[in-house]
Amino acid sequence: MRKKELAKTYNPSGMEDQIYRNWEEKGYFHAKVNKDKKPFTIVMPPPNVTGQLHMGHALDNTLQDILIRWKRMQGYEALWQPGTDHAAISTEVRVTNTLKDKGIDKHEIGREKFLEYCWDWKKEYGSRILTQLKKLGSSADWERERFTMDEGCSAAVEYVFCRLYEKGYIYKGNRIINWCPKCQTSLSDAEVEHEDQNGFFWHINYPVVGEPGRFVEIATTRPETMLGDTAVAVNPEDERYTDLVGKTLELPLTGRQIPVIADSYVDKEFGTGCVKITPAHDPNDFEVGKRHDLEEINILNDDATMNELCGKYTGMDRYEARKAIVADLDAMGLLVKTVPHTHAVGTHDRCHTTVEPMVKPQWFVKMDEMAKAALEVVKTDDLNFVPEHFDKTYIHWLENIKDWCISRQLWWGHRIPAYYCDACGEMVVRQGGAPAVCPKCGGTHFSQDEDLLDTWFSSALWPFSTLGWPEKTPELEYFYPTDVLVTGYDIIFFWVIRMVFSALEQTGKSPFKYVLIHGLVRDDKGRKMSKSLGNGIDPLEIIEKYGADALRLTLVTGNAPGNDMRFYFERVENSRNFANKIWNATRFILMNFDKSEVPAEIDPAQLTNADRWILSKVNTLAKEVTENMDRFELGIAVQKVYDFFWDEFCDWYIEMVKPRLYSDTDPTKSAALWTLKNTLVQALKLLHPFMPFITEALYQSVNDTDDSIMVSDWPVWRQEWSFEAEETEIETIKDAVRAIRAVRTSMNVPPSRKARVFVVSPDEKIRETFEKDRLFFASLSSAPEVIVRADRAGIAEDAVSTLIHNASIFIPMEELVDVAKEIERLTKEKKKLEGELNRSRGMLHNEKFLSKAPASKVEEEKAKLAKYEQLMEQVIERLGQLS
RNA sequence: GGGAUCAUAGCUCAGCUGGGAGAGCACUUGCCUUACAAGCAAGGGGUCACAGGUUCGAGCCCUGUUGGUCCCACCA
Repeated sequence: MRKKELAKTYNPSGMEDQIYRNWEEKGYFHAKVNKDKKPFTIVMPPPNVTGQLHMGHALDNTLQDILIRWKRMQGYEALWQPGTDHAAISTEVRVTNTLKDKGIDKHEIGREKFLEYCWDWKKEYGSRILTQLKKLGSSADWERERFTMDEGCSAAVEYVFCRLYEKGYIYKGNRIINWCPKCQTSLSDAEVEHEDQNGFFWHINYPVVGEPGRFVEIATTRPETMLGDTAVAVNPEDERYTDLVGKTLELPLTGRQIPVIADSYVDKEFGTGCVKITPAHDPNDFEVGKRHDLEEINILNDDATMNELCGKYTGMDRYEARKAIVADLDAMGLLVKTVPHTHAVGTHDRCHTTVEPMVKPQWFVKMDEMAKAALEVVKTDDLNFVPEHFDKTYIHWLENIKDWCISRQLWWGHRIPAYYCDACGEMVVRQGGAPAVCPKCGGTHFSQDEDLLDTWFSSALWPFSTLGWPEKTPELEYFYPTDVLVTGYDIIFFWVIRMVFSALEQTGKSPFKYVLIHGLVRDDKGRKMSKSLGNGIDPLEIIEKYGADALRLTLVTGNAPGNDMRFYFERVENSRNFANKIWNATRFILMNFDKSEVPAEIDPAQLTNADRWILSKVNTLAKEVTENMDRFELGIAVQKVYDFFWDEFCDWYIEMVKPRLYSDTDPTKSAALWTLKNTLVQALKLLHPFMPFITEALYQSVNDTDDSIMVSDWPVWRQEWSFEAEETEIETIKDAVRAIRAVRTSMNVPPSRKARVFVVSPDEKIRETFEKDRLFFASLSSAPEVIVRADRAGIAEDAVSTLIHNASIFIPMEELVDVAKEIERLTKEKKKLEGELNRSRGMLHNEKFLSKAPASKVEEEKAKLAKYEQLMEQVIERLGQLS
């Protein structure tokens, strides 16, 4: 009785959890410093603590798990470092809303109390997503789970902040930033999305002071900001306005007087060529204002209502004020015209509220120096994008990078380690809390900066902070820098770039050698999966219904790195069908193992050509799969395993060996059993990174063991298992069989009928193969006459007569052939061969090809040509006979 | 405005450095053959977007055109 019995049908539910528990108990996921092995490290992009597993996670983590499992089998000490991100704004919004539902207002309860609620939330939901990742089969080292706000990561954040501050790379400044009026916080440029909105161009006349009746016509999309205008600018080279420069205008509705200035920023061709300058509410105007030393007049409150400087408009919402101001200008006769106009408006990527450029005191990271280092490293082998072209996106962003606004007006996250003396206001930036004594006035009471750090500031340190940095831990020493980072292209700017420059600055090394970029998982119509569309597909439901293996296979098959993919249920079904296929193939093999003893070793001399063929095939497969995985072509790699398993192994080899297995006297029976087992185990291993659960179940059954496939050795190509001659031979026979079947089908021969077939082959070896592998020809008289026998796959049940394509086999049985059809077929065949001959002759007459191509290729081509010529002769002869 | 990327079978997509057009699904036909009908076998279907060029040879390289997608960007 075997230890591991297989159920009659493949049923993933239940089985997967049990297998996963076993792996976890055995500690297979845990990686430790081991000087005898080479390390291989992947750091998991930390999902948000508030997150729920979606298809993006499923894809991202499947790819990582494949790489980790593969490297682990290859003998590396493979660490997959997991954890979660506190996701400042995202979590804060979530918790705020939950509280609101309970009638609790965040501002009423205050910062401390609010944070308590956040931590409660984290405790309750923080590990939910990690549990979900386990359902997927993720073999991360859960013992090393980290959180961006845990002690170590927080210490790293403070350390980096202070270091950068001391170096002058972090500064506090009063600059224009993106402000979300709904979330009431500043945002980095990366968090702002631009979307086209339909609006208007309002042309407004500003009266020239001292010249009654003269006006300057400006055009604006945001008339309400005119209350904050402090100049009007024209291009210095615009002849139309040269005399205006230096004059003074009266700003309508306010009566304020503002100058006309000249600045090359103004495009002469656009609008009226005169631009109102509002330094406090437009990034460009801000720059112009700096150049011309203009006053910055803030006219907005934090919630984007008009502030107390706005006279009768005070308290109005920005859009309300816009309407009112336009109406008033119109009444005053200063509105020249209104022109429809679409323009890009910045919105907050989380809440889609239109952001408001505002001047506020914020903290910034100076980017120029660090960007330079990050640009350099991508030119070296220390940092590579897969696919390569994403380095262009990376470079383009870095070359145009602006200083990074890192302060946020939120509560949940890392607070800025800056302290202000209550007595004199002196600022001290330091680690480990407020100083005891003010260095300036000796005061002893301090208040910490109210602001938080951008959530990406801490995730930028993730590849090394999780390994204990800035302490010099053995883990850091051993596992860092990491090998691969797997992430979507949508996150290059937010995260990848910031990790690279942070790592270079802090550790002097690129944080990872490869960045494997994947695309988005879209719905079956090609749309992004989103909550608002309600078109999201829950990976957990798929796992429940089809199994994690099927989901994983679906996500990785037929998808090239960096490309988006569409999610089809039909494809999941196909994956599930494949799982069922290998399940049943294994069941079949086990049935035969139960009937006869499988030899532990085999004398190679006992192997038939079919055995050698499949062993050689799986040997080659190991090489091809490994090569493709080395190039991160996981889709191609798994496709090759799939094709091998289903087509070569199941549809051909297993069918071929059946006569040998069913015989009690066949001397090659044990060779067949041995080959079945050996090939199956190899294939299961190659498939394991992609479909971990089912391969584990089958592996343990076939080997009748509790040993796990996940710690078995990855197959490697070996010369001694490469049988080229047998490979071509069996391929020839497959062609022959296919041709026989085709003719049989075309002649509509009933399956029950048996007949004789005569095989004429000049090639003795092929006759021999037919004889040894009695799949198609069970009872064999001496060549050239053989009897074909029916078998269960419906192979060659009848006598047919055909010239077999691509093979030197000739089966004359004219009486069974429809002559007209045969002539038609042969004519087609002849045309095809002519093409082949031309191609082949062309190549062999080409000097470049002859001199440059490897000798083996030339030989191969010569052999092909000879074969084509021979076939051509036969076709012509046969055609002659028939007509 | 700048950049990236794509165009291959009815649909969704593979096709590595140029050397005999592929998969899944769908479709047609025949099979419930004792591993599997979630299966087996046979088949139909493609001037590889268009126009040039390089080459003995181009789906692949070069130039241009058309059409789509995405990213970045301050044109008020």
